[in-house]
Amino acid sequence: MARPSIIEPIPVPLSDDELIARIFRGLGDATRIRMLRFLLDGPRTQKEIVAEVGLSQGRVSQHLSCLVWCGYLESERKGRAVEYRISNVRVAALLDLGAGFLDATHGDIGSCRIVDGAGPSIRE
Amino acid sequence: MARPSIIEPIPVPLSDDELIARIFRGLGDATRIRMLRFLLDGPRTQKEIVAEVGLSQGRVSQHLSCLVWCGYLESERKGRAVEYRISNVRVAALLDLGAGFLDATHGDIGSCRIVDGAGPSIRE
DNA sequence: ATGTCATATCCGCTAATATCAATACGACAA
DNA sequence: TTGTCGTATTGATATTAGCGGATATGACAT
Repeated sequence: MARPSIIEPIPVPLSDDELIARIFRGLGDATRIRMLRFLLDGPRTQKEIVAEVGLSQGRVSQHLSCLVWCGYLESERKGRAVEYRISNVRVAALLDLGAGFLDATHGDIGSCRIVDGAGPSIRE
Repeated sequence: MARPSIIEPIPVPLSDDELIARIFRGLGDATRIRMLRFLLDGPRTQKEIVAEVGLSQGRVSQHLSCLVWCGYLESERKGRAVEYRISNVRVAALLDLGAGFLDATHGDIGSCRIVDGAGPSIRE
């Protein structure tokens, strides 16, 4: 399947810093991380992914579009369904590095406000 | 120097997915990427970093606090100044992987809305 | 053609977070 | 102690991006 059409290419020149930041921002959401880790086990249809993560179908579709567009996933139509799969080994490498970092920082990142704000960014 | 006091540890249990996402979210900002890449050349004081990135001093201080707290940087008081430096080799590894990903995706990420929104997230 | 399943898109809302300006704080010098 | 430099924090504001729900679209079966 081609890339989702919600996204139109925008001819705005972005700095290398901005582009690299976007690479990481694509991974900066717990839902997307969960999806990616789920898909490390093998390809799944959107419906299966919706069941796994428990969010609304529309929201899951958006997240998946993002992940495909950003190069983390590939998608392929299979009849009415669309199957998603990890696009390449770099994805697993990134996730591993992230997890390694997590260990090294003893979870302190859990209390970082990243960055500002009037109060803690973590509320219950 | 100890960790910046703007941040208080918050005893909220976070999922692994959330924690890993935060690792990447810490890298998901062009300013922080720019700072990290600048510091790959060697330690610098906050004043030098402010001059490099061109943002307000307060904002730079916040970004640096985030980067320290999240484990990307270490800081040390040197008289009135505070020197920042890359904390470990994983940082460079992550930045390299991100850059590699950028090449592999041909910059398409520049036009991803990540994720939703009423319009393009990139405006001039 | 019509109905149904699976996915994509849009709308309104809210929370998160980037930013500057202003101000407070800490270390050192005179 | 007083002044200054460098850094940390707060306040106000704007943008970004997450979310569910409603609706549109595409594929396939009847």
